[in-house]
Amino acid sequence: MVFRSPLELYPTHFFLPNFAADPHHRSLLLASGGGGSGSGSGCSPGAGGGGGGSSRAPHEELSMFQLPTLNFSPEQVASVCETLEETGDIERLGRFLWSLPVAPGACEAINKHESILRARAVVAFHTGNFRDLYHILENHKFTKESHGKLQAMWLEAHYQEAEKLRGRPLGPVDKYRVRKKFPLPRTIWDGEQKTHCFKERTRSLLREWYLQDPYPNPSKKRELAQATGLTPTQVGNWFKNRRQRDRAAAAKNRSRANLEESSNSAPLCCGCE
DNA sequence: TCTTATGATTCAGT
DNA sequence: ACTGAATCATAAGA
Repeated sequence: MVFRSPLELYPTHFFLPNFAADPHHRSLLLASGGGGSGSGSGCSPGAGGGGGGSSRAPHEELSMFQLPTLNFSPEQVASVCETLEETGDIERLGRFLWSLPVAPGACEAINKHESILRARAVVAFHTGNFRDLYHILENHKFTKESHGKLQAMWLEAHYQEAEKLRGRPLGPVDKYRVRKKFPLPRTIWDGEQKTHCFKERTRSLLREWYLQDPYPNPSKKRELAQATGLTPTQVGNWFKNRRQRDRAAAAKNRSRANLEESSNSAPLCCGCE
């Protein structure tokens, strides 16, 4: 993958000088691995190249947007990415990423770092660059710690695209369809399915106990949890849902009975009058 | 695509 | 802490 030049999209005053001028991040860079060669060198085009920036030859100036970060090891870049991502300053993170080298070798070194890849995904998401986002997520294996955030971005990006396509907000079912259409890539998902339905044996056991007592006390719940292999919370949820749905069904039956009664009695009344 | 069933979550009331 | 009500999420069938 090739990084585009920042010149394509960003005005020059958005570039790294801005980043380097911030003493907080300068110290951050220095603290991130020790190779920063003093006072923010490598961040600022004017002072790049590890010291004697002011005496640079004209041809060196041409590559000022690529040269600076070459002074950073991939570990240092990763560290900066992590910090910027944590602080939530995605715009600055984006500017920082735009300044990274475009040489194939450098890209390879950089793409080895999960925090850099994650940062690129975050920036792609926030700038609406969903193609880039999908490409990053689909083509790099991420660790479990990143899964939650990346999954949320994957889904949200697809929701936004679907919403734009339809021209109306998505309901829960619409979102469910989007998720089915664009399943999470295995690079950001361990493949574990959430159980939708308990086993039939478990459910029949729950039903039996429910008929005896729809309000089990905590010790009964624990006992039932043990017998079914569920957690006490799941047992509690099951009973709660069961009661709720029984009440709803009963209410529905009542209203239907009322309706039938009134429709049966209506002709009589009409006949009387 | 809509509907239904079912498990989980959230929130307010007690 | 527990409950009911409302709602969300997921899966499967019509």
